[in-house]
Amino acid sequence: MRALPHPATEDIELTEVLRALADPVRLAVVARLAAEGELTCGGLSGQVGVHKSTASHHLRTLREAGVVMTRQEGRQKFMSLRRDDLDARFPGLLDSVLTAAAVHV
Amino acid sequence: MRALPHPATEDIELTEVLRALADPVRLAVVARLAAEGELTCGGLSGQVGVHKSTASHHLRTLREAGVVMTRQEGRQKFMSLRRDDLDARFPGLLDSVLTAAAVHV
DNA sequence: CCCACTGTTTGACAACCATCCAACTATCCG
DNA sequence: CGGATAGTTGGATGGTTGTCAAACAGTGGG
Repeated sequence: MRALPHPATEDIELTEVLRALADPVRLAVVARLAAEGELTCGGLSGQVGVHKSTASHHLRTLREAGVVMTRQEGRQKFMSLRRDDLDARFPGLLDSVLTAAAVHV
Repeated sequence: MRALPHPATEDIELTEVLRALADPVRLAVVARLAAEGELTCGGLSGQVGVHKSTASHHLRTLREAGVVMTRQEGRQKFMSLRRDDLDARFPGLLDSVLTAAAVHV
């Protein structure tokens, strides 16, 4: 397996993060990750109701923006939020988005 | 003059706000509004360095997302942030974005 | 009333994006 | 090895977006 590219913490761009979060599907993904810790691509595809390739595309967007990280285990890839990295770089941002998403979705 | 459409506070959508902020030009506009209080369309066009019609388009996007409000005075239109409305609906969101934008731009 | 000024609207254009399907890669299990 | 499972990639498509330029519309001053 080749390593998937994750941006370093100091390379996470604010506009990229905002753009990654500014999509209903991806916002739902992030909210679910915040609630459940880790999820696989296939799990998301089923829960969110999109084709698996679409789910893969969204996860790629989130990963390249620095919002999630990927851990491979066998043939599954577990996604999780980069909470500490995001908090370190943009304090309070993820929390306020998650709070807003929890209330208003 | 006809009134420009502003969404009610309770109609402001999270994804719309995030999408409005997920553009470098609009993020710069919001940061400048936070620093200077009020600005006109023409003022922004000059400061941000885009055509006036482009500035008008971005301000429209921000207005329709509920991020800014417009006050007409003579032939000028003064834009300002809807801080209270945004804080009421999405607590902490605007502040964290502004802090992040101030540090990382 | 005409002109200068401030924004908006429209058209055009290139770039991007979300989505699906199909084919492919990679991994695990008999 | 062969079959099943998990994701990725490429193509196709329809829709959205950011930008400029040019034309339009509303407002105030002489």
